[in-house]
Amino acid sequence: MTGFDLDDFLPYQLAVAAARVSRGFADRYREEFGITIPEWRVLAHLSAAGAPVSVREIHARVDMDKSKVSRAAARLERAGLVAKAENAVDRRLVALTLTPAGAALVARIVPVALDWQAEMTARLGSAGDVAAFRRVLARVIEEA
Amino acid sequence: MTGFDLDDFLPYQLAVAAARVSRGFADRYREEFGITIPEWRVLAHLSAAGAPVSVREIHARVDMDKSKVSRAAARLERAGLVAKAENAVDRRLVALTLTPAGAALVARIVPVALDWQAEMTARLGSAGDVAAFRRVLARVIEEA
DNA sequence: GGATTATCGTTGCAGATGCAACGAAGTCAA
DNA sequence: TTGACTTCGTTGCATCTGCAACGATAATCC
Repeated sequence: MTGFDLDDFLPYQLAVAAARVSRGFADRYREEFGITIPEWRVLAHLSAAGAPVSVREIHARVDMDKSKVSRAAARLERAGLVAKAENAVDRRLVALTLTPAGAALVARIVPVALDWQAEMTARLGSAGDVAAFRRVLARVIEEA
Repeated sequence: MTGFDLDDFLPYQLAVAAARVSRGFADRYREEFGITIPEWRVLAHLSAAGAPVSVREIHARVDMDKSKVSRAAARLERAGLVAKAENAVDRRLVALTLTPAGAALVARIVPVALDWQAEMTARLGSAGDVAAFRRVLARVIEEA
């Protein structure tokens, strides 16, 4: 009637695609590793940083509200995967690090995540299309 | 350290991109038209259908939980944008239709949405890349 | 026809989320 | 040093969300 089809509308497509993928991932992370996606983001960033990291830094780096980071970190600490210390130089800051258990968990998750990604991209189309997809996706993140 | 970078991880990229785009859209819809994204989805589908539609159908067609559809429809009815009637054949079903005010609102929103989409895709890369992007995105939605 | 089973839309509830406000700590200027 | 201002992380609060349960209606089977 109006000539408008939600299925061809980019924000809708993006939201649906992200929701489906996130759901699949969240289910797997929960069943297999007992963590949520926000927790996974914190773990991943802690692992990549390799050094103590503040809540603020994760918040800025990983697209999560600082309260979300704070709560995820609290859960991870309770689970013994992350250690919270005080930054000696600036006592407002928290110094988050992976515990050995946390590092071990990340080591278990990473290959699973990479496999999942590889298998997924293989199903999505030609290598060229997937490369273009990722280029544009990165652009969306920059520009939006 | 682990060689794992969240920024290159597809589910993360998708989630971030969708969140940013949705946020921008939600702000604009709220300020300019006074509706939320779930409400917009219901309106758009009602407009495309052109005939009375059940909650069940929107739920199946538009990737929303049926409770979400139900609540969005209730708000839209309160706002006078949607009419709820009983399906005469199957009295379990609700028959949702746009009121004239609802149709008028959709007519105002659609050009804005299409403009937004056009402007956005123009900024995202070459026409070829964008086409590939949308191909792959559609594939993600099918497969995931 | 009557009983069982399935489907529809709504609602209660528990959990997650974003925002704002707060106390604690730091910075800076006079 | 003191006082105003900023930044950090946590928490209270209102809202949104998904799931399960429910009453109402319909379909199916005997």
